[in-house]
Amino acid sequence: MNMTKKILRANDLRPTKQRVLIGDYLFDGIDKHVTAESLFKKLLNEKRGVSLATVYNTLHEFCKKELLNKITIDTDKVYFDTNISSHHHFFSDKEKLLLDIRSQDVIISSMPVAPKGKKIKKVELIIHLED
Amino acid sequence: MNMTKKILRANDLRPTKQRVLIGDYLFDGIDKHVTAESLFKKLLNEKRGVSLATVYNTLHEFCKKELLNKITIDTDKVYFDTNISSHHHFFSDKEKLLLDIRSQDVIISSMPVAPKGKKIKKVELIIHLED
DNA sequence: ATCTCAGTTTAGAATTATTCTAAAGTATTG
DNA sequence: CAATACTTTAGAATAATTCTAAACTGAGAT
Ligand SMILES: [Mn+2]
Ligand SMILES: [Mn+2]
Ligand SMILES: [Zn+2]
Ligand SMILES: [Zn+2]
Repeated sequence: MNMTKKILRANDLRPTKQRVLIGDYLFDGIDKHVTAESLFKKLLNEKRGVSLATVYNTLHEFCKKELLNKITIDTDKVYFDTNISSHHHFFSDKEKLLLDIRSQDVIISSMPVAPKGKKIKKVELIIHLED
Repeated sequence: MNMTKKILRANDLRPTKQRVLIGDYLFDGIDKHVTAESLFKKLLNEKRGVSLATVYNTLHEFCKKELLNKITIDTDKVYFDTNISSHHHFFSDKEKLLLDIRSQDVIISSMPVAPKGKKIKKVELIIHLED
């Protein structure tokens, strides 16, 4: 059976045509950073179209199931990362380009304790680049 | 002379009523994280109003002059930080609350080199919180 | 003080990523 | 197949921000 279908079933998501198409692209083993818009455009080329609403729905569902990581780095576009292992990013504000930093290249040797009543959910290091 | 006026003149910004009003609030020595909307509402209480467009204009000008730091942490609101010394943040996604981390509480002991042709402009560490 | 003009403010329109709505379509189960 | 819960979708709505262009104002020159 198609790998994407297995992933979907394992996560209680019905393997619809649209989800399989999106999953086949996102879970092909190649790390990607996509936006709703970039993914939507990519899928327009495919035989079967997927509506923009479905692209948004699916990205959010995949995030909820932790099949993707959401990266909020830019105020007017959300990025979704297919690399769900812990790693950090370079971001070029001018080109709006997001690049992975290999996890061994960053060492955070001291971390603050969370404020009372809160837990640390995620640590996001963003290195903003310029020319 | 009013302190804000001095700051404005030193940065080639005409000390207009609106800028002085905004500056008096932002540069009173108390560290603040504001959004355009929160600042706009705060100023409505004052004797003299400032338009929302001017709030945006002024925040951006102050950023350009490095009197403020822009923090892009949430996709639907930009935060401006009056604490322009190097420091990091906690962010509670649920309450959209931004908290300073004392700079001595984070030690980044290893940093990657910037991609060819790029320089590091800013290092932003965001610790996302949950309950 | 008045003049002049570049710099500034402003209301309202435009933009744009995202979310919402509700109607039509589909996968799954019995 | 039939029933139903889940899913997709077009298009409308939302909301932060930016843009436009007209009115206003601060500051230097006269
Ligand atoms: Mn926007
Ligand atoms: Mn938005
Ligand atoms: Zn990544
Ligand atoms: Zn701060």
